[in-house]
Amino acid sequence: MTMQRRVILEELAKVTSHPTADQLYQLVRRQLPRISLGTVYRNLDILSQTGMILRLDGEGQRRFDANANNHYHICCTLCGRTDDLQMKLIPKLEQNAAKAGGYQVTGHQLEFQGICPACLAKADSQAE
Amino acid sequence: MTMQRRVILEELAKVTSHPTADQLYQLVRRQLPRISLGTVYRNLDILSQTGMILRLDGEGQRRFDANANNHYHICCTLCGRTDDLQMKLIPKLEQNAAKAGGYQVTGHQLEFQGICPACLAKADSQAE
DNA sequence: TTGCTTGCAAAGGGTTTGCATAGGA
DNA sequence: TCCTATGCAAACCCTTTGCAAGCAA
Repeated sequence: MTMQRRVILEELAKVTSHPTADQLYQLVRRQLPRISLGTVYRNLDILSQTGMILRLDGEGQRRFDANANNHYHICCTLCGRTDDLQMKLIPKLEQNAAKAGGYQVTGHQLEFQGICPACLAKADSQAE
Repeated sequence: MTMQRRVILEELAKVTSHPTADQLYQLVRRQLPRISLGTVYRNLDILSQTGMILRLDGEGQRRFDANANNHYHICCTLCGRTDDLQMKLIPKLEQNAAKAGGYQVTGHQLEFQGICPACLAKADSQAE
């Protein structure tokens, strides 16, 4: 756990948004001005492989989440904003999938698409 | 609906795999040797925007599915193979998400990760 | 020293885009 | 003719990688 890795993890944990690698790079740079984007990518890779953070591979740019517990996300199709959902996990989901597909199931991701409150408001005001 | 778009749609419908844009390009080229990758991308874009096909934005390369009905997928983390799952859709999922997130929910994607039968067999034989 | 991590910069690879041309209404 | 879609190639952008230098054990 190097200084760089620690700061990356801390900054990711601070924000509730789900930043892209580049956004996180900008945040981390305020503390470590000489850090490189490559290092950010490398550490995000390691952290997600060890299960300390979550990697969100939706459409567009990859995003990261310091909350590694399995939970679901919703992503705004207009602005790209991604939020956590306070929703119960669906029980027995992976067992069912294993039964249906013959795979050895190791995980799952559930992502909703929609329009976030801010974009809804914007669309409303423009419609007037 | 141009000739190109028709052939792209037909070829996509023929295969049960979920090809990448490039794989589909190879297939389509057998019938339209002068078609370009750009055209394939452009048409896949249009087709998915109009809801005629599905766009799968998991990790790695984008994949496409001629079956636009909502259904779930499982993707092999070793070889990238993607299969449909014969699984009941989860009822009221989007209503629950809307309640939990304040978004206007327009859709969702559920994707499982796992190891496909072929890769399981390969891993087994190598372990011996 | 030894081995891993960094910073830097270049390469990589999938996807998008500009533009002149072709084809259909 | 007018307009849209195409082929071609270049541009784009995010991500990965090679390598020499740095740091810790």
